[in-house]
Amino acid sequence: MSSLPTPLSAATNPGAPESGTAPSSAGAQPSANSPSSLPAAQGVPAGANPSPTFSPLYQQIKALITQSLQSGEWKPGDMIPSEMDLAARYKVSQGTVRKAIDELAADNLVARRQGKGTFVTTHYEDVVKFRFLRLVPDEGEPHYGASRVLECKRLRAPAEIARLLDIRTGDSVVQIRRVLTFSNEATVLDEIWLLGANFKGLTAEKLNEWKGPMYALFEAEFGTRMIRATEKIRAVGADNTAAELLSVEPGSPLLSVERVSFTYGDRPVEVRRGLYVTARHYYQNDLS
Amino acid sequence: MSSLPTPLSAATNPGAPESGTAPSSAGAQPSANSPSSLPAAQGVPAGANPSPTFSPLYQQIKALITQSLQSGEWKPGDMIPSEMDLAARYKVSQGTVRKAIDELAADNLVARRQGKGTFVTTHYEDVVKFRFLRLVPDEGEPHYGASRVLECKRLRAPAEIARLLDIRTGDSVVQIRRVLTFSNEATVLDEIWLLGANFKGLTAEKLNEWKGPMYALFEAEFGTRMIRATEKIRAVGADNTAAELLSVEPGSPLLSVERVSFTYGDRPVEVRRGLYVTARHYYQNDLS
DNA sequence: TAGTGGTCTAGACCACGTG
DNA sequence: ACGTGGTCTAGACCACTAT
Repeated sequence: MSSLPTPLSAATNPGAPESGTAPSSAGAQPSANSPSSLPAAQGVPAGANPSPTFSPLYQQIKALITQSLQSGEWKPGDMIPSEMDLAARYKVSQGTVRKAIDELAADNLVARRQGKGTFVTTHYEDVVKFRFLRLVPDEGEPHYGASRVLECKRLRAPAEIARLLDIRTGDSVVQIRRVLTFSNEATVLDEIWLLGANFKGLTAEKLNEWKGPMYALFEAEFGTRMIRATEKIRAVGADNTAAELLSVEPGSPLLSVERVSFTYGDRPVEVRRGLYVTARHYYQNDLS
Repeated sequence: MSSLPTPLSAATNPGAPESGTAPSSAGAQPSANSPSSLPAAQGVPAGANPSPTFSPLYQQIKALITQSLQSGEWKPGDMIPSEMDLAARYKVSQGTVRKAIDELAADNLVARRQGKGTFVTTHYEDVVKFRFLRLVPDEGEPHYGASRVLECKRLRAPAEIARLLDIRTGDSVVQIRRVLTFSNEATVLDEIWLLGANFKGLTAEKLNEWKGPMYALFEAEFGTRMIRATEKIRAVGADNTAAELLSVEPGSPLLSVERVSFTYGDRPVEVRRGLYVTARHYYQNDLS
């Protein structure tokens, strides 16, 4: 159910009113299927497909656009071609492209801006940043804390991390440990594991020099873009290490947040375990 | 920014190609605005509206449908009229109704089922239940625990609850305290405050007799439907009362979940403070 | 077979942002 | 003035579900 190449599979082509160059004559062309050849990649297998694994055209267009996103044809921050251009490129109507982009916008892969164009989202934007940092201060505005990296080293993946990252035990991973400080109070202790293959050359120095969201560094320097994540949240007691680094009493309650982050194709690339001090902050969530 | 009646305000009517009974003749009718009278409620002020507070037609249709939902014309579980019927009723095209329903479906107010119709969602459905109960067992399937109501009484709202419910301090509220048990382990201690005006006649007996989600009772018996909620999550130490009721040591870490739930018009109707034992369960969240 | 949602197209016009 | 996304319509046909 994941990481398959999605071979642009077959599909019928419902509702295509046959490339009528003559606009009116109101009648009803009975059937005539398989126009709209979609040659931009592979192409639809023309005839014969009553309904096995039906995939609508706009989903195929969405997949093609996603491929261009993933391949770097359009980079974060870039404007992608206009709906009309894409319609011409894929030989479909503007409405079909529109529906594809609608879904990509709903998935937060792109953002539409009326009058300007459609842009590839980036982790520099506030909107995106706070989708991945849900810790909000009791008083004052949400802000981005200062990060101090304690450690950054390559090692062989322990069994549990390997399982979550869908790799083999012992495969290379990068481990980072850091403390996030909000308003001069140590608030978050993060332990992060990254897919070794994707993050060659990542060092503590590079991380400490970087100002701004870590995910922005990842997308800019390593071409790895975090698309979505799942989190498992618990309350735990602080162990001695955590207590010292966060300046709290051992055993005092901390929020434990275990995150797995995914890039394109729903491939997991990061496991993160965060310990949050929630004395003056809370984790914000919306049920909607 | 909330609880205003939304007076169906004014709007231009872009793109309406004038009720052409003659289908073709390809030419371009220059302008001619303000058809599509929308008489089903209030009606659009016909002419004159260049662009102050522009509201698209489908948003107005969405508001009208929401009114019918709220007024009880279509109840939870009911099928609403077909897109064609609604298009006729509101004197707009099927595509416009479609877009309105698309948004209502995205808001989880209705659910579409191909070949069958569009249905008003209810808190009986699993999908909805687990949108509001995010506690998942480490092992095994998500399940719905047994509820034991400790207390259910009317009282005057304390200041903080009143503030969250957007009422005055001292106004009537219903307070419920209950314990949720999963697989024979007390796991959740809830303290709930409900808007007094909406829940006349709610008793501990009624709550204890009820099998199934509490929100299903609310929607079926009290006509109050929870649409969305916000939660603030922290880690806290168990006080003596909580420790006893949840069979944990005093001071042991618990997840504190403060929820405010809203009905139609984004009016708050419930404040809930839950304490979760997260030894064998976790709070599941998706960042997407 | 009939009804419902779902897909696709083509064309016209509006609102927004920039020259 | 122009280009971009956004709205609206009308009509045809497909996929799914029930009768």
